[in-house]
Amino acid sequence: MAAQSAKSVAPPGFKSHNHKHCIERAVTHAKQSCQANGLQFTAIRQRVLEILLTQHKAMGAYDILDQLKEDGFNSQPPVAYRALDFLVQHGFAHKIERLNAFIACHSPENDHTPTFFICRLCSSVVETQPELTRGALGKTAKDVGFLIEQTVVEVEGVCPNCR
Amino acid sequence: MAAQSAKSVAPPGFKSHNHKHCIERAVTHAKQSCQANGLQFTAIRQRVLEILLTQHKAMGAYDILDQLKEDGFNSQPPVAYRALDFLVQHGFAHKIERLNAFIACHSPENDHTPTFFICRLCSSVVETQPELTRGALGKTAKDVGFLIEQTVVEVEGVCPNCR
DNA sequence: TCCATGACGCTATAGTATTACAATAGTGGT
DNA sequence: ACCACTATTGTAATACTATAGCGTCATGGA
Ligand SMILES: [Zn+2]
Ligand SMILES: [Zn+2]
Ligand SMILES: [Zn+2]
Ligand SMILES: [Zn+2]
Repeated sequence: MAAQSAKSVAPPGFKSHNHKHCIERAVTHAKQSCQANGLQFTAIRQRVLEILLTQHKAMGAYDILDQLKEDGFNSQPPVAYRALDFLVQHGFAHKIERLNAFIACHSPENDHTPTFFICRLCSSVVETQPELTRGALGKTAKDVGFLIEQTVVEVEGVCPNCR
Repeated sequence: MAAQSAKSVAPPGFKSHNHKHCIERAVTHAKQSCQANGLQFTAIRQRVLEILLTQHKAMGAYDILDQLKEDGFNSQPPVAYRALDFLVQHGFAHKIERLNAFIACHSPENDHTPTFFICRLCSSVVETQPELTRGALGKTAKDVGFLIEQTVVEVEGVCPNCR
């Protein structure tokens, strides 16, 4: 049993919050966004997003696969990877390269270039949008004539809760 | 056979340069640095660094392994990974997370937090040290109380030579 | 109806990385 | 020179991450 509290899951800014809202908000947004853009928010894709949303941590594709299996879904690798590709492609999730893992986007409403803060101890991941990235890196890029298409910015360390 | 020109290999700043100097400089530095710090710059480690230095591109561990095999070295995965771990650990090389690949450090003399510019078309990789990283990210980190230990900053796009 | 597209089921395989343990080589103190 | 200690290497096995390929089905437009 062990009914799980709906509150207190740490991040957004490493602060406790009502996480149920997080989930509902993200799922609702994804649904509407897909509708508006003629994309198919299928059962598998929704379930994968929900799985990602259960925690503010990055999950490996095979963790997701395990969860899908428990939920009675098909569970060959392509199932997870295809759904993840879709979610990442359309901005509902991100890949954390450092961890070879995936995380739900924390503010999918905005077009953004995310920066991730990863806690080495509790594995929580916080997504931020410091306009620094486009600003600071943009300047360097302009100097050498580099055309930026995508950035990976991942900071590893210790979060405030673990210090 | 096939004497290869010592010049013109693109990067440092995506500019043509005498690449032979690149290699010699890096190897010499690594040797001296290890000597000074009581580290063993063994044959395998040197060879792996040299292999990485042949191009300003990131190489996969198994590419390196193939090269080692041709050179008559042992070629099981741990051979490459151990050498790479050593080189990365001591700042002679870096891992490009986005590519699951490794590249020789371009300025191992300085203590640094590198940023990589990766060209999608020619695969060349340029390492820069914009103090932006520590500056911009540092500010965000301070705001939320995050202790930065390591950063991954990788920019993907099109380099000036490919535009 | 015919066709093109996109999603999914399923199998196999490719690519990346680590564990584990034995053997060997380098280091420093006696 | 000898020993004890540590670091490095040899080797096999395995774990983890990701993609290719192809057949099926549903949808939607020509
Ligand atoms: Zn939440
Ligand atoms: Zn996001
Ligand atoms: Zn060079
Ligand atoms: Zn470097």
